[in-house]
Amino acid sequence: MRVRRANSREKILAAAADVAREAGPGSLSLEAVASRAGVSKGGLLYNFPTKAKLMQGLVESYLNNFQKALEARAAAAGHEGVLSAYIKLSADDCEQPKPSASWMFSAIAEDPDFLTPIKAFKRQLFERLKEETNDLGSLLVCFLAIEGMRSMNLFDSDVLSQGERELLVASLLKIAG
Amino acid sequence: MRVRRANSREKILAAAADVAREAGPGSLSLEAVASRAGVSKGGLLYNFPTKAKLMQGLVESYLNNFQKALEARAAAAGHEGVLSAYIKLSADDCEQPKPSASWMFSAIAEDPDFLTPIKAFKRQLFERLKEETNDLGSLLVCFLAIEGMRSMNLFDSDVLSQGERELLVASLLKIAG
DNA sequence: CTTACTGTACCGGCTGGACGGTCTTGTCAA
DNA sequence: TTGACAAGACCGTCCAGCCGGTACAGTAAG
Repeated sequence: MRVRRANSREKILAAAADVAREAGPGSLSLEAVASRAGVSKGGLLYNFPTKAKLMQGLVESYLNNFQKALEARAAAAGHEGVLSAYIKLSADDCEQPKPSASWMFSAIAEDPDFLTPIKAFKRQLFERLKEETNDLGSLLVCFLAIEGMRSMNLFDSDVLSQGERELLVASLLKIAG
Repeated sequence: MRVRRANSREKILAAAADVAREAGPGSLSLEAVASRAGVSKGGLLYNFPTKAKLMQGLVESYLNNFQKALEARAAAAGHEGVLSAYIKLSADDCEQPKPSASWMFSAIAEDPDFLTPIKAFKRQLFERLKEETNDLGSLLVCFLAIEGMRSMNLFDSDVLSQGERELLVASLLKIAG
């Protein structure tokens, strides 16, 4: 699959995420994305023949980035375990006040099934973490607390202060051992 | 605010929640809700002059129910503290495989600001819990883990098994003291 | 070199359908 | 009779997807 001229795919995916984040998930129209990406509607539909394909692309790209980031962290401090890497990665991800994944809401509105790969990924991650630990209770608490942190960030819910978030991460790392 | 004939408001709100849950958050149109509620579009728009008002009604009703349920639980076993009540209530809420609050995604798509009252409510609840406890770290872990559980339920993510959920709740109750 | 042809990448006007909201016309209790 | 309330046809808008173009790179025959 050679690429002759420019490839707008990445540009379009980034633009879609930007539009959803800045204009709200309800404003994620093809025209808005195309305009943001500096591409015409026709060009957009050339790269993603359907809106569903665009959503799918967003999910895949999100999952790839996450996987890569997690692997990098786990490799960097390998002896500490994947759970710690996951905690730290999530903590960093949640530093941004505006969630980078608002497009998820658009995807759900379009069709809840778009999130299936994400669910599968999470299940897989959870299984991997289960193999690593011997205290299932602690793992559950940590895993769900991270989930809660990510969810709050996604919903742009600033219930926790900076200090509280740091304390939370510290507590989780302690529980994780 | 007297009601002369039938009270369609409750019926409409329930219908809206049903439609969002069963047909997906993207299918929450006025026509669908009206038809589901056994009411005409005119009747629907008489009760909720605008779609925004309908969303607002959904949020308010959700918050009212939650508040009442929490108060009831807290009163029933008063000495155990509000946090335990919150944990148990959330655990029960998350028993249903299909989330009862899928309409939230529609609300976000419509306008993210619709969730403002929910955020305020959560902040308020968190403050209340802070006053009750002396170990902020444990509270944070519990609070976020519940948030994670609720989020997973909302996204219809069945990562945890029944047994794991029970173990999680037990662990949280232990942490809560 | 030139001409003719092919496939890739992109453009933007158009349309058909869905949806929110309005308006007119009932209907029934008081 | 009146007025709270319901019905559903109708209108304007928005948007996904379609389609007929344009531009350009490569190729290959003459």
